[in-house]
Amino acid sequence: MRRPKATTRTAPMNLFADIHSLVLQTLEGFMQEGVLPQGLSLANVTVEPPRDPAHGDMATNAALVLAKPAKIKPREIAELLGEKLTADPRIDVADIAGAGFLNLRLAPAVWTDVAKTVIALGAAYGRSNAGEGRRVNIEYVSANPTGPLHVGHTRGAVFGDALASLLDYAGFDVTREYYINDGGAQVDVLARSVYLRYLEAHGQEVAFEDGTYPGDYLIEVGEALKVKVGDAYLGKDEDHWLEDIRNFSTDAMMDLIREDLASIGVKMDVFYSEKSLYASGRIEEAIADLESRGLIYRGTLEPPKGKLPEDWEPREQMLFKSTDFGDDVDRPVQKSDGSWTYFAPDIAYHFDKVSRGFDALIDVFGADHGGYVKRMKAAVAALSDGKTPLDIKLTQLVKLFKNGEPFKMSKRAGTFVTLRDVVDQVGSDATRFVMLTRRNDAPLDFDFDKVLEQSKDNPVFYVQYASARVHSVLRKAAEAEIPCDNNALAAADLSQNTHEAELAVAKALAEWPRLVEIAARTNEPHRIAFYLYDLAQSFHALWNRGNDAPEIRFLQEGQTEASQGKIALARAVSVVISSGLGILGVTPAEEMR
RNA sequence: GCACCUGUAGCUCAGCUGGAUAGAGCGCUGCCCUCCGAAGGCAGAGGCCAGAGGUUCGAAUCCUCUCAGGUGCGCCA
Repeated sequence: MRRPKATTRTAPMNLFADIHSLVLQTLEGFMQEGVLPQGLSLANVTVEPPRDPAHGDMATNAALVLAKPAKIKPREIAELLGEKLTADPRIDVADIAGAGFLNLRLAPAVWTDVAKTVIALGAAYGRSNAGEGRRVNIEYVSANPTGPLHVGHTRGAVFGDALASLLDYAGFDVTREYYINDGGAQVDVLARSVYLRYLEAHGQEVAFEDGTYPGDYLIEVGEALKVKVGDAYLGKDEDHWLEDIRNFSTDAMMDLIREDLASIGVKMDVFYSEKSLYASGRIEEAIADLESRGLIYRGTLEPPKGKLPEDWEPREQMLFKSTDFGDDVDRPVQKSDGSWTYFAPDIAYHFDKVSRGFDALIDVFGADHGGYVKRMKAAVAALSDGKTPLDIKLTQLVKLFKNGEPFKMSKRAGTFVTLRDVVDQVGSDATRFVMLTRRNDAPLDFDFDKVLEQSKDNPVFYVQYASARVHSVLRKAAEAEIPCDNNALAAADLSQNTHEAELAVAKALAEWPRLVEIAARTNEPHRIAFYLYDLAQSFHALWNRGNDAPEIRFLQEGQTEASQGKIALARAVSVVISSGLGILGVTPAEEMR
């Protein structure tokens, strides 16, 4: 993804981008004036919050980056730059530190005005056009249509959905897509399992052998089938019913899955059927495309080293030359009997996505599919001439706990924990938030009890509580007849919000647009969750300080205007929390119960 | 055997296209609150960023190797 062009910004929205832009303009001016040599690359010049707030509000590495190519001592550049920058009304002080860092201290009004901007822009504050309307397809969940979604799918669903919202917020045109694996042997197994349930519905005794799905969720499907076809399939062999029952049960499973997804607030734009690829000739088309590029050949693969499967024997297959694109070995697209491998429809599906004109593709897989990353990237690189980037995000395992004890589930007994189990117990909001408080590629501990705990230990509660506190202030302000609509607050005088704790909140608010861009650039929605926790922390700290320092309380008794200035800051916090939670798919709380 | 992911405080984890003295929560220690805007607050201790080399003004971050854990490795999807 390209970096947003800070210089094209007009509204005073992303403070860091604004100052970054100011620094770049100043440096370009130096180049024109001959103070610096022409043609220096400014690409690595950054403006960031320093790790230690004592160093100032923002720091730029410009002098360090440019010293070598310009052949000028870093401190010399820093001095010139600092001098020029302090001429800007927004910048109070520029200090040179260390080897040549330039620490900037901004005028207090710049900070206190942030809340004003937030309120004026409302939900638009932090929205970015970094994506420039580029079309991104994000495929996630894509669970086999053979049963309800389980916890692992839940993480993928929540992650993919939040990522989609994040990219939308960052100015991409996002399509949310689910790939239905309805073309393979597993849906035949499903059909046979449903047939058994159908026999059961007719009062027959049946045995679920290995290789069938014994889950109870198929009972009603069998009964529904009985209602639909009566006794038409009784005593008939597979040829008579397999296709019909396969379609019937896949539809039933997809209905189930859609309901599961809805229960956690996930709504797909497109459900794409694997089976349709077979019917439409899309597979042949995709393979022919690769063939025309000289990437398909017949050959025999070496056996995997180290661990030789017992029944290994060399076989000639149709192979895709994925090693040309960084894969470890070439991959078979046809089995030795000439039928397609699972990889072939996958290629065709991605071929289809590329030909639908997306500018970028994202796949969200479970970590157990990590082995397919290289071949999928190879296929997309080949099919798109390297023009369509494919990012594959893997979501790691979810480990369940109850009261701090591992919550065991037995796959053998068929009692896996479903998405519904989780949502019924803790609700959609808590599930989503907790699952997003970890990087996607790190394993996640999910404790049913801690998720619902009402304390500071629980980030869900902590963020929601901040939001609730703001609304509590607004309710009390209404009782005191202080005008608190957005117009009144945006017009309020915020210049008195200069207490350390107030400035800390304002600075946290100022970071929001920058954080959105970083999160979108890296495809990492968890950054939003961590940010919201930090923002809530600064807000709670301010609230707590109000205990000892009545002058920074949000409601100043008998002083309407002073109160409005304080309330504006609080209101801005809730605006950003709402935006952030909106990306995560969590409803902000107006009160705690 | 090979590939991918992970390794940061006692525990669970953040850490920005490489930036300054590496952060948070829990736990621990001490103080405060128990009339209040307190389903608590403030402060403190705690680190060889798995290890070893390299790149550079500068590395938890990039490269190479080693170690440990996880995942996967043709005729399953």
